[in-house]
Amino acid sequence: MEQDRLVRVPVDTHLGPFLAGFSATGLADLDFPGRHPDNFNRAKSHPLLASVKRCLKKILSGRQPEQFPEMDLSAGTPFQQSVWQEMLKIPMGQTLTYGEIAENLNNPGAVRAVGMACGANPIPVIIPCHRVLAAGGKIGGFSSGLEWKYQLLKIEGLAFL
DNA sequence: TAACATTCCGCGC
DNA sequence: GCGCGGAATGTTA
Repeated sequence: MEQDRLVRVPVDTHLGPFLAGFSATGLADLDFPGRHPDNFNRAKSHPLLASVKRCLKKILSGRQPEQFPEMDLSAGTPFQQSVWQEMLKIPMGQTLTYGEIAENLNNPGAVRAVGMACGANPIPVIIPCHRVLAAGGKIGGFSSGLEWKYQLLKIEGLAFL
């Protein structure tokens, strides 16, 4: 497995332990509580851990983080990276549709592809893929489990149904 | 080439 | 209005 190069460190939150994966460059991966891989390179700490933890806790308590930890997005294709950058611009409590993201990228036809890029996002929560909804106020999908998407939106003060 | 976390349009209820 | 089916669409492995 190629993600053996990642150093994994648990990040405790009031929602349970997330698992951060660091490459040499920065934060490269984040897993929800209960969805951790079986085998991984566990470490007890990391230089970027404090930064990640601070950022994560801000978001999980419904507040906009003042800055993001260093991230390693090199795992994604150029298109995916531009989609992720676009999502990072979405402020706390605000949402876009897959279509709007595609338009922001001057690629209005790539709606479907934007959906794929969201699913390929290695760092959920910090890269707010949960703030991307389908057209017509529909919820869309979420690869780590739709419950998380609802949960995160609720934390940000957005009610559904 | 076959997926897809989409969207739009046209039905039938 | 809502739901379902089908088609068009860009990117990816």
